[in-house]
Amino acid sequence: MARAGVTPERLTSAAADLADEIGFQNVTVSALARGFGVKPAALYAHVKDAQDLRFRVRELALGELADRVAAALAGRAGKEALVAFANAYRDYAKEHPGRYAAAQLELDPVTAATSAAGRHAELARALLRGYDLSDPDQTDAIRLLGGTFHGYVSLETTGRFATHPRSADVSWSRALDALDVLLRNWPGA
Amino acid sequence: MARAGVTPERLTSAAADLADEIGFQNVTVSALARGFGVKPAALYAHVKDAQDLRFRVRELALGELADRVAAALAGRAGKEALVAFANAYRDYAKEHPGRYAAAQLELDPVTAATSAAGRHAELARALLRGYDLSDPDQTDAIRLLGGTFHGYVSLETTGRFATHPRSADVSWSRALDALDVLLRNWPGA
DNA sequence: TGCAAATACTTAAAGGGTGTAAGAAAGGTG
DNA sequence: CACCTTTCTTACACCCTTTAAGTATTTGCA
Repeated sequence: MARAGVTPERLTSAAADLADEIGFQNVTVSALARGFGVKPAALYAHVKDAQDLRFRVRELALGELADRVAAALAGRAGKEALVAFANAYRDYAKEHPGRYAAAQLELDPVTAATSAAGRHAELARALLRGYDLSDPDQTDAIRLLGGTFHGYVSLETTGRFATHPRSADVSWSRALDALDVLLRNWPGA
Repeated sequence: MARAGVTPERLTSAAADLADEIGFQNVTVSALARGFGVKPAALYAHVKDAQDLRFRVRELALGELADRVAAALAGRAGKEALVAFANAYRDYAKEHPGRYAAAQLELDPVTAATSAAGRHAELARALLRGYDLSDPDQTDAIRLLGGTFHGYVSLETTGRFATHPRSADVSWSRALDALDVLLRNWPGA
């Protein structure tokens, strides 16, 4: 009965990997336990329950995504920064569909404050420093951008663009052109 | 042992209602059977399996949403049409969170053709008739709009805007102003 | 080093969900 | 009314979640 060396971190990481492989919905405590060569009940010593595990994966994904966006944003401004931000976001979602799905789990106001989601807001504001926008326009623009990035990727991955022959990559690129124009000509109240 | 009068349509409708109440994720064949006063196994005479049931709810939701958008769009053009389209979309998502979640289920290319999703594409093109856009710009604009509508609602309902005091309604309204400006000044290739 | 305390894991079991197969009951039809 | 079809139930196999109690392993401290 050798020990498997399970920790909350390894469990979370394994759950994230499994999610990318088989889909976040299909990640179960049982499947995870099998991966560690351990009985399902053993995992409850490291993680409160299945929901706790899901939230840990959400946090992992949000953190990784923030890291990528931060790296992409470094040293760039204006449209270059916009494109780098957007592509970092979309690429992550495509490379890690399971993690990305976890990142979309509901976030209650209490945990939202301490979550890596806060870093995303900061990064978005950093992006907008290259454009001439001050609050509350900045907040509105961030919400529009965030919505567009997430929504586009979401529709794309659920097959909404597959009916039309137009390349989703090209449309994406043109959407970024459009958003750049929009940010430089944001309509005043 | 009186008959419960279960049909695929009633089942789908009940599943949709239940989804709006308790969340689409929590809709089970068992819970549905309880609602009809019937044993779970009985439902498999009307529906292939749980996945089939989910897809039926998806189709119901897509159809209802298309109906609403079509009604909102009737007799309107330009920005008025844009706002009506967008609000019909967002209002539906808020009134029917469970149905809306079902509408986001993956859509394979084969069923996408026959699905009510096709009507959404047509409606989006109708909306853009009030703006001076021809293909492929029109397709790109549709994808951007669709992404933005869905993404904004998605972020809003998952609590992403709750950390900031700015009203999500006001940001939404300003986003529509911005999109109107964008559509009237769509950047050429 | 040795042994007690803490930790990791197993077994056992209850409870719920999915889905198939076989049979009973209800409804329609000639 | 007898028959056939459809609807529903019972029974069962299987999987997942989670708790409780017990066993094994490791840690750390005297």
